[in-house]
Amino acid sequence: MATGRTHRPATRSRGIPEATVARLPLYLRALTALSERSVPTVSSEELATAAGVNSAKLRKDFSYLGSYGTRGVGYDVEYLVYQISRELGLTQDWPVAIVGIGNLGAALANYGGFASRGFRVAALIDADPAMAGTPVAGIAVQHTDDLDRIISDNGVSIGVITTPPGAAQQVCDRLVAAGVTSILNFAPTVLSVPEGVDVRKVDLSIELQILAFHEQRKAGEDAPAEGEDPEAPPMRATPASRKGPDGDMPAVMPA
Amino acid sequence: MATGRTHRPATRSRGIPEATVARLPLYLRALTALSERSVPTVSSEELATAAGVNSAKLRKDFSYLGSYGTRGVGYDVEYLVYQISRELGLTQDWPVAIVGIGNLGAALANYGGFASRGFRVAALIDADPAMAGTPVAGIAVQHTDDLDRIISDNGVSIGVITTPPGAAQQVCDRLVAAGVTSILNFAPTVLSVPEGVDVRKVDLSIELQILAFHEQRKAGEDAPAEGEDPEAPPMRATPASRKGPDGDMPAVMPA
DNA sequence: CCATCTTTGTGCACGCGTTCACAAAGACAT
DNA sequence: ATGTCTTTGTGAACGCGTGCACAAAGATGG
Ligand SMILES: NC(=O)c1ccc[n+]([C@@H]2O[C@H](COP(=O)([O-])OP(=O)(O)OC[C@H]3O[C@@H](n4cnc5c(N)ncnc54)[C@H](O)[C@@H]3O)[C@@H](O)[C@H]2O)c1
Ligand SMILES: NC(=O)c1ccc[n+]([C@@H]2O[C@H](COP(=O)([O-])OP(=O)(O)OC[C@H]3O[C@@H](n4cnc5c(N)ncnc54)[C@H](O)[C@@H]3O)[C@@H](O)[C@H]2O)c1
Repeated sequence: MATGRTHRPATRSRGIPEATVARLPLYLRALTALSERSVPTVSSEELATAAGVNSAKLRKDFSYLGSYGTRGVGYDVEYLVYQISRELGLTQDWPVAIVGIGNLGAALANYGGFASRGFRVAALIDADPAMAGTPVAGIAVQHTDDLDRIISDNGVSIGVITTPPGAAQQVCDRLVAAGVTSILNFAPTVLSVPEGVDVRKVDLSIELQILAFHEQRKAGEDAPAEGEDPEAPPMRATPASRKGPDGDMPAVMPA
Repeated sequence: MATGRTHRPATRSRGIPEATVARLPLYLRALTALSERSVPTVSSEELATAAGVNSAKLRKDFSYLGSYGTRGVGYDVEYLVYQISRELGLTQDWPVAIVGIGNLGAALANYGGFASRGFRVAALIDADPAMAGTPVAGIAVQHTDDLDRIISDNGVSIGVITTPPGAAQQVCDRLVAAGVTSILNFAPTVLSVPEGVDVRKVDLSIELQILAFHEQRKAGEDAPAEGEDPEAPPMRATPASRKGPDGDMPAVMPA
């Protein structure tokens, strides 16, 4: 789960648990598919299977929104689509700005699934002067110098960061200063933001490393032979005897 | 958290909690940065700040790996980098195959941060015959027909799916049949896989919807006026009276 | 109007994850 | 050696999330 919040100890928003909020889009997707097939109602069991979750969990999730089901029948698909959309704030339009139009930024800009749910790419911003004016996905890239004005003019409150990691914090600060209060960060960096600003991160590298961990464990189970002893490290830099593995360089340790 | 597992009720692998595993890459990144600055040791407090987590949590996380710190001093950076890398299985090479070389797949293939941690793009696979042979990021795209052989020949156990959602399950099945046991899915689809196969998903749309939820809540707090009454829905399709909002089409509800 | 059957909504228990707080361990100075 | 000071490692408490299991609600048929 490339999912992460920044600070705020899991505040329960309007009584809806964070874990539930994270699943609502999943339900919405399944419900939309049913809606397109003109299915009028669906039981918690069916919908849960489609969304890949436990049916009791689904019912409890929905109970936070209100009693929208009918016992003995199930949930009205259209009505539920509307209620979840409203709860997630998808009945309104969300202008989004993407900063850093490189490989990833351009791919996101070209992504059609963006607009399908009320999210509209309102601006593309890059620091490279050569890119200014170049159209990407039908939108002219604008220069970072105008970031503040671009955000304000378009009423952008959600920003997407796809710059190199070194620039991410600076870009983040500028976005926040310009009025952005939600950030989706693709750069592998820990962003620090003031209270009231939400940050979610998507980190491909972390996902792969988590997979590698389990992959290694699976392989280890198949072949439990060979030095399975978790101790006996090949090299241990005893901190007491020598300061560092590579010479006695004096510590630069900040305060 | 664009993070999600498929089934398996949070098995505690080798005594290391899942939540801890998910944070190890974060620590590793911070430690690598310190290592490059030749910092010999670091305290839990400093490292926790750099990684954006609570210091007690970090110490507890490390305690699952063993007692690698020195009281009064902190942790040896190089040694900890090695231990975490080993625990995550990053001391070995992981050949990865990307299936679906479109906007996103190509961006991932071009991503340098991939190789930095033992992950190597071993193969690019696409169903479009016109793409076969075309080099992307210096690697020739291969056709889906050879998927099975490609996976086997390269010993790929981690697959990345960046196809359209409609093709994702089919591609997943083929990858699993060919021997892949870990899948990173970018398509907005719920994948079903046999026991023993790990799936993690990255879903941009879900992340944005979660941000929108909180964004809406923030806006609502500022302006608590106007019909704040959470009830009084504008339109309610009473399931008892009429079957669907758009006509009396007979239900197609599957069993 | 009553009986039956389906499915919701939720009380409850349990386990995982987080955080506090502190004793013990060790570095370092004297 | 002894004392002080820093920082780890972890016991314990707490809160959140999950899933079971079931009573109540309502649809449906007679
Ligand atoms: N490409 C991927 O598949 C991928 C995957 C995971 C993570 N990431 C991360 O996403 C980020 C972008 O990756 P990429 O491959 O697109 O890199 P890229 O180098 O192709 O693109 C980066 C873009 O950001 C622009 N930029 C640099 N500094 C800027 C600033 N201060 N303000 C505005 N724009 C600035 C550059 O001009 C460039 O166009 C990186 O942090 C990378 O680690 C990328
Ligand atoms: N582009 C984005 O920024 C973005 C963001 C989030 C999610 N996604 C998801 O990622 C996926 C890919 O997005 P995209 O924008 O790159 O789409 P795309 O259409 O640009 O690329 C899809 C590629 O998959 C190939 N393909 C189709 N069927 C295939 C099959 N059966 N086997 C192998 N290859 C097949 C196509 O030939 C094409 O090259 C989609 O599911 C999309 O919803 C994309």
